Formats: sequence, structure tokens, C-alpha cells
Amino acid sequence: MGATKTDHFSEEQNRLANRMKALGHPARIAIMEHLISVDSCICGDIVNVLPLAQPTVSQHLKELKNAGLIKGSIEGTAICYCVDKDAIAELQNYLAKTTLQLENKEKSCC
Amino acid sequence: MGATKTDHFSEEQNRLANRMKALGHPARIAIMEHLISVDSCICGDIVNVLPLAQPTVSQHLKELKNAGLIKGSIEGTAICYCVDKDAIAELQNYLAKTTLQLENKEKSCC
DNA sequence: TAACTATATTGCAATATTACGATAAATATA
DNA sequence: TATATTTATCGTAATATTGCAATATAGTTA
Repeated sequence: MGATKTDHFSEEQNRLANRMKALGHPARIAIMEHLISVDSCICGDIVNVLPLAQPTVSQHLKELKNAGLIKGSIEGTAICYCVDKDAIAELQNYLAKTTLQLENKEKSCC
Repeated sequence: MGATKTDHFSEEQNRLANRMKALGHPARIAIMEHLISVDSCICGDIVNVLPLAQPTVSQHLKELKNAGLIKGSIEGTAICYCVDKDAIAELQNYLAKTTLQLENKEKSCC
């Protein structure tokens, strides 16, 4: 045991969970916020902004990339990272849909 | 090491990360979807709906509760669980804000 | 080419998560 | 009271995550 039972859930449920999980760490929230706050997406200062060692930051970036939340491309000596709008939009749409469903519910016992 | 460096991040970043993390598992996504799909929030059939053993489901429910995403109250012999609208709304607002910020960005190199 | 800069990978220790059987706790019903 | 029903907790094994030092890789510049 110990491994998530991925096969028992739908593809959408797994994709959503993966993206949520990627955002499920304060360092990765902070990375996203920094990438968004910088006007251009050319950034080589992510390490300096975070209270974590360079390998740790690199690992977090990798996870965000694997989850499809950010994209990266080589930009000379540095690497350019930026947020994938579509991925964020998908999450936002999902939650918006959920909020709507909750609004329409009549009974609520809690 | 192995423990998240919580103190180095803001309260909001930690709270958001906690909630995202709680949604970062397909079983918990499925639980939320089921709670929302049922009209009333009186439900004692969550275990039957999921492909997981009862203790596992109970544990997932506990995590959703700890993250503030669901509320539970005793309802006779069963327990009534339902989604906390405000918590979902907070996440949605955060992502909506993020999407807006991304829309307004001029430069985009990736 | 050599030194420098920026990012990635490896390897490892500490900790957290996932899953479930066994069992407990709490309430309802016969 | 005894039994059934529902949910929670305990204990434990398997696996994943977090963080960093050391090192590798790749591009740039002197």
C-alpha cells in the first residue's frame, strides 16, 4: 500500500487532483505568485526570492512543470519560466462550476 | 528533513496550499463531487460510492474536514457531511484573481 | 580553453501520505 | 440488554514528499 489508487478514478479526477496537488505546497504557491507578479516571464531570480536552497526550488519547479502549470524554455544562460494560463483557467472553471452547483442547492443541514 | 518549511511562507500561502493539497487526491475530488451531486447533504453512502475501504474513506473525510473544505454533523445514526461553500469560494476567487492577472500581462515568451 | 553563472540531477535522511485489517465507539432497534 | 449499523481510531506496511549537499550539465564570457 501507500500508492494512490489512480486507476479507480476518472482521467479528469486524476488530472485535477494532480494540479491541485502541485499547488498544495506553500513554496509552489509562492513560486506561482512570483511568476505572475513579474511582468515578463523571463526570470532567473526565483531562487533568491524563496527561503529554500537551489536544488529544492529546482525540484518544485519540476513538479509544477510536470503538472502542466508552468512552461519553461531556455533563454540564453538563464531559463524562462511562465505560468500556463490554460491550466489555471481549467482549475478556475472547475471551481466556478462547483460554486454554481452549491449556490443552487436547496437543502443544507450543516 | 522532509517536513515542509511552513514558517517561511505567509499565512495565506499556507492556507491556500493546505486546501489545494486536500483536493490533491482523486479520492478526495470524488468525495467532493459526490457530496455536491447529492441534493441534500445527508449522506451515509460515501463508502459505497468509492473503490476504497471504509477506514481509508474515513481518513480522507478527516483530511477534507481539517482543511476546512467540508463540515460534518451527527445526524442520528449516520453523519451528515457537506461542502463548505466559503472555502471553495475562496479558492475560486484566488484562481479568478490569478487568471485576471494573467490576462493583463503583455509579454509572454513561452 | 578556462573560469564563471545558472539550472538540473543524484543520493540520501527525515518526514508525510496512502491504504487497510482489526478494533473501538456511538447510536438505533429488536 | 443484546444485536446490528455506522463511523472513527489504532497500528502498520508500502510508498511518496521534502530538503539539501555534492556534483553534473550547459551556456557565456574573459
